[in-house]
Amino acid sequence: MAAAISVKDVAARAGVSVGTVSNVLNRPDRVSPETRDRVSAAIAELGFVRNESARHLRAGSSRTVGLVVLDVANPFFTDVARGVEDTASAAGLAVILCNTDEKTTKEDAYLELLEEQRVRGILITPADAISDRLTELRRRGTPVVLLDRKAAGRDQCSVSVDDRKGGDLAVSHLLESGHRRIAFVGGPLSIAQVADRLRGARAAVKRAGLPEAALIVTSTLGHNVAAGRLAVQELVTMAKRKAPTAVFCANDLLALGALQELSHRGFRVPADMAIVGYDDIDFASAAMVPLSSVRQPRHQLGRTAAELLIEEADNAAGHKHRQVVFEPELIVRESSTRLRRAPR
Amino acid sequence: MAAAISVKDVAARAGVSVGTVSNVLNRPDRVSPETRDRVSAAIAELGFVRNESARHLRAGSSRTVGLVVLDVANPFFTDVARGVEDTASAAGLAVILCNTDEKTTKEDAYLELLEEQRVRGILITPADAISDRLTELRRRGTPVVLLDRKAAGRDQCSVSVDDRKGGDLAVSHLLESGHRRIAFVGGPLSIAQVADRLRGARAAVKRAGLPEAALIVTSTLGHNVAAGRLAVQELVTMAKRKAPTAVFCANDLLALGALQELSHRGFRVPADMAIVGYDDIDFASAAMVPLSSVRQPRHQLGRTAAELLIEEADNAAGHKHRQVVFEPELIVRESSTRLRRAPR
DNA sequence: CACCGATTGTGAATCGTTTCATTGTTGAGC
DNA sequence: GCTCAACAATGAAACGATTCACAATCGGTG
Repeated sequence: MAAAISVKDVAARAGVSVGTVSNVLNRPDRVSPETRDRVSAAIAELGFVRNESARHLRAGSSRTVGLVVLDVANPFFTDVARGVEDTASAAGLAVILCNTDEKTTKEDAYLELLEEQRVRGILITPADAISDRLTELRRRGTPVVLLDRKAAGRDQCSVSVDDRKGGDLAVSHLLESGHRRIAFVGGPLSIAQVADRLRGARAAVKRAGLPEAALIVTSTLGHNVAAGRLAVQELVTMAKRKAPTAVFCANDLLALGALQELSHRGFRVPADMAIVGYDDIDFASAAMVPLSSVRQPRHQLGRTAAELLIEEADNAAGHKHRQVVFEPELIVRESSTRLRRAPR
Repeated sequence: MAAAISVKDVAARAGVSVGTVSNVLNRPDRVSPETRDRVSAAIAELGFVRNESARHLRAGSSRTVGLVVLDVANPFFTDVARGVEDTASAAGLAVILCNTDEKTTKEDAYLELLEEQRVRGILITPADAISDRLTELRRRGTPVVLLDRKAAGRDQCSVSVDDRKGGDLAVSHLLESGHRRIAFVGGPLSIAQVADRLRGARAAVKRAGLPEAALIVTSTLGHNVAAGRLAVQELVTMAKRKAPTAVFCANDLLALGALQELSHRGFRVPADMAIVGYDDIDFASAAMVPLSSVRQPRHQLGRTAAELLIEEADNAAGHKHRQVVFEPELIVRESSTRLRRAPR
């Protein structure tokens, strides 16, 4: 491995001072054309590459932002991540993507790492309540924007979607289709989005004048396909007259799992069991039975969050915190449509 | 924003020298228990957080690795990424995930950024041929492991899956099922994996004693759902006696797109058109028509690549380059099974 | 011809951490 | 009581880039 090339080597090669090399790099207009060419040539010949660590040690902050999500394998988050990346890279910032698997221990470890890196700011979907570390980190001056989660107060930026409304939309739709016993699948409820979707679901049930028990809450331990299958296994063992005729899943991965398990067991969707998912990921419409789902503006969520973060990072003093809330939209597909022919 | 706390502040508060603070941080056994406690207390009180830039400026290399993939929204890559992350985080390394969208310009920009960050090493699925920048970067001492692409020589580590074999498996299966005109969908062919899968497909056709024309090659401009839909639109306009009866897609996103478009146009799968995909992503089995696909050990691909990278980074001198090649496996599902009842 | 301002280039100080040669302290062993 | 080793702690140098006050050079002007 060749020894690393520094500005000093470039300066020696070009026969100028290190200050001049730095000027060529950062304010080329202050350097005469001949010198500039000589330095550029030296840079090319030696294969000099700037050392960001040194740069930012001096400058104070780095050119990276942290993006902390619950699950990178969930298409919802990859779409959000692309939105973040688009905006960040346009501003010359790199994104460090961190995956917590909904675990506070992993979240904590990543936050420590990001703060040590002196990232320009952090976009985070918290796995649980706002942790002490996150509060401290913010107090110490790292901008933080909450992603897919509304800030409690006005002292912080957040970008979210109205999850209560989303839950309401989904369950109202199922109620209108004639369902009277509906299962809610999702969890743990410590995740704010899930709790809000459930709250919306409850509101819809209440408004319809039905008893609370009309909503059967099944808590899962994650939001992936496997958890969806598991949840359904539980539901189908219920006594016929108490069993739900529809499921509302807190995200599409759960819904796809539910769909798989139901088909596997010979249930027809939606005749025997209707399904509504959440997120409207691309795969929802391509599923075995095209999935009804609550759509969120995923890409825009990421873009907006990154914009707010950059705004705050570039101008901490003049920055005014904003809480942006997008509206969800129900997309009805086959998995929840009443069939013309009578069921069974 | 409070001024950043440095070791100097901690030292002052604890009434020791900066060297001692550093020792508490890095070699606590060299410091007497009382001093250690005093320093630890000062760290906690002031909320001191190490500055990684400064650390690594001194140390020379950082605690991050770069992971450069073609498309983060593709579940294949997110699964690979999880494998990488598992191994990296166990070794105390953070992963910077970069998305090239199969564009060499984006790849180039990210490589520059990663080198400036002085990452410990880079895992990359190149968007095209090995770029000059990548070669230079390696020459200058950054370890690079090729991911999902076999190294041409023995002078570099790589982890890949036998794509030729995968293509062969897929097309052989279709030929055995009686198909005589098969479309290959994927591209651009500058991506090595795609070219290899096509090569395997050609080999299968040849072995079956069929003319080359039995394989209809449709080149796409990407490997997503939209490109799959587009490709099919082209195929279905072909004259009946020349049109294919089966499609082999270079990945599952294309296959899902093909499936969507075919259903949309009233074609039955597999009766009117059989489909085989590639990657066997989780959504393949949950598709409208469960998708036959060539499975790759995605998670292990990532894990192994990260292991090789760490091995090389930790011991450049004693490191022996290896080219690991995994075997693909064909998973047959409904989208390509011969139906018992006669078609049409 | 002395002086001025503009234009280029210089080099030392700086960022925060780690490292290492050195100093200061203790206590054991003779 | 002296020496020596072991242990603690110190503080200055170093990492590499940037910045900034300053010096050098030049053409033009009064």
